[in-house]
Amino acid sequence: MTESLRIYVALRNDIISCELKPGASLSESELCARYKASRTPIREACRRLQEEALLQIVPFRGYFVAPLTFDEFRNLNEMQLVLDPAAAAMAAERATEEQIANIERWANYVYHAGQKKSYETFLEWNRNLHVEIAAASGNELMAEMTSHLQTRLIRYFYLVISMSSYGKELVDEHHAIVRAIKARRPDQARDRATEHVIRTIERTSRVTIPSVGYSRDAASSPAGSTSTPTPSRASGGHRTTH
Amino acid sequence: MTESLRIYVALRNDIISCELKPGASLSESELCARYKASRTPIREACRRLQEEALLQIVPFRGYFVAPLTFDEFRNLNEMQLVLDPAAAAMAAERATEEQIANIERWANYVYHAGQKKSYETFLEWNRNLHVEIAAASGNELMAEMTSHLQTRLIRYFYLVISMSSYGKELVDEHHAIVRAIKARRPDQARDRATEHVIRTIERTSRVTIPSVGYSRDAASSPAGSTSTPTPSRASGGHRTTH
DNA sequence: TACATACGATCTGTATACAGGACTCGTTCT
DNA sequence: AGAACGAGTCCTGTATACAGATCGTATGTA
Repeated sequence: MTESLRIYVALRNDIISCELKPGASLSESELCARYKASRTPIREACRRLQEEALLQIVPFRGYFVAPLTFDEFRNLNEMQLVLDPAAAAMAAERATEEQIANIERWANYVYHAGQKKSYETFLEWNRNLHVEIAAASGNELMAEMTSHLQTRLIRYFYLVISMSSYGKELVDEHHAIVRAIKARRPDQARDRATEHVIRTIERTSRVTIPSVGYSRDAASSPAGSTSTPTPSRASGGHRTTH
Repeated sequence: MTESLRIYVALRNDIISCELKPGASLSESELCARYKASRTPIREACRRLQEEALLQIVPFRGYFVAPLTFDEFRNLNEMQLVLDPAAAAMAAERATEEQIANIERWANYVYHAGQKKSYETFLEWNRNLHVEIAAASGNELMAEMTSHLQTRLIRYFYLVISMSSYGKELVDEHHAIVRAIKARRPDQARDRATEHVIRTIERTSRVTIPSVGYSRDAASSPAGSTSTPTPSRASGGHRTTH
């Protein structure tokens, strides 16, 4: 599984960091060349990324980096509004001292406005903070779901690159959540988390979004490549078998 | 993808219905014989089931039907307590008339006490009800997560087969949720859903659990097969990359 | 007899060959 | 000229061959 895992990690990273543009079309042979591997592990990695909704696979047609849509962004935020407060409350009750120490560590990053690299590192720390809190809830599923959510969310933030002016208050909100957890006050942690998510939504809804591979409703996805057939969102989607 | 999909569905069904016992060891060649297929699509289906936590894959060692543990059951219930009320509230606000009609349909199953087949059908309807409500929340992710949760939960119920005496009140609780959604009262829907989950937890915690492949803490999983090496829960688990 | 080691069988991970479907582009008919 | 049709090419899905790893067993030694 080592080869397949290597590709999975590499490809995943390229997608999350938007190195591979949302909506871009990929082929197995391209990926084989890019990651110097055979088709089998490539396919395995891609299937896994499809499960995480980072990649869309259309049978007999090809692979597409999952497009970013307002719809998805809204849904992700909404779920964060459901999960994060619950996780914070649970963490306030159950987090070990070690976990609290980790949480504090991730919350203490301050980034330097205007520096792209610093911004990207901040995004990773932000992600880790949220995941660590979820892990401290003592519920593995909560950790998994939050991790999944943050992975999908981070792509949107990578695209923005203009949160500079909000850095301070964002960090303050993080600290407020951490304080509540450390003080073992579940209700307060829940409230601070709710507040934080809501404000983040407000902040991101104000910024202008560069139209790089950003499609308004799963429609249109040029991304440079010649003739990019846009798969319908439905085809590769989730399976809610009734 | 047709062959791979066929196997995925079949294997998934066999695992969910506990036809393949929790903890059981499988090998690719076994699966090839069982589902009359080649290794490639078999592997693909298995990877997908691993993502759903229904199968554990230990590199170079083999496949194992995910064991049932008290830990996982508790975690699943806890997440249901987070998701279901939120989904019900959202559904009360956004469900279309058609969705409400579907929800009502799934809620109206009454099963005949003592009949195993009827019980199993009831479980499916129960699952569909919860998933349909989540879908009516208007949030795809909510639907996906709930579907995932219900899939993992249903295995535990399949193992119990003794909810006979609780059938009536369970159905009543379902109706209460549906009524609140239909009446477009989010808060009430949330409360009824919360109540329902809590009572379900109480009910299931009272029943005696047959020790068929049921391991108390991911330890020991005989399940008949000779020499079943028990993989550690950590190995195939989630990836919370920090 | 108990333990350590080395060999062999078996199985998974990877690479590659084969088969069938989808898109492209040129031709032909209206 | 424009549209419909069809052959060719490319690509994905599937089957199978090859390589490396793990586990069980047998053998030798203390």
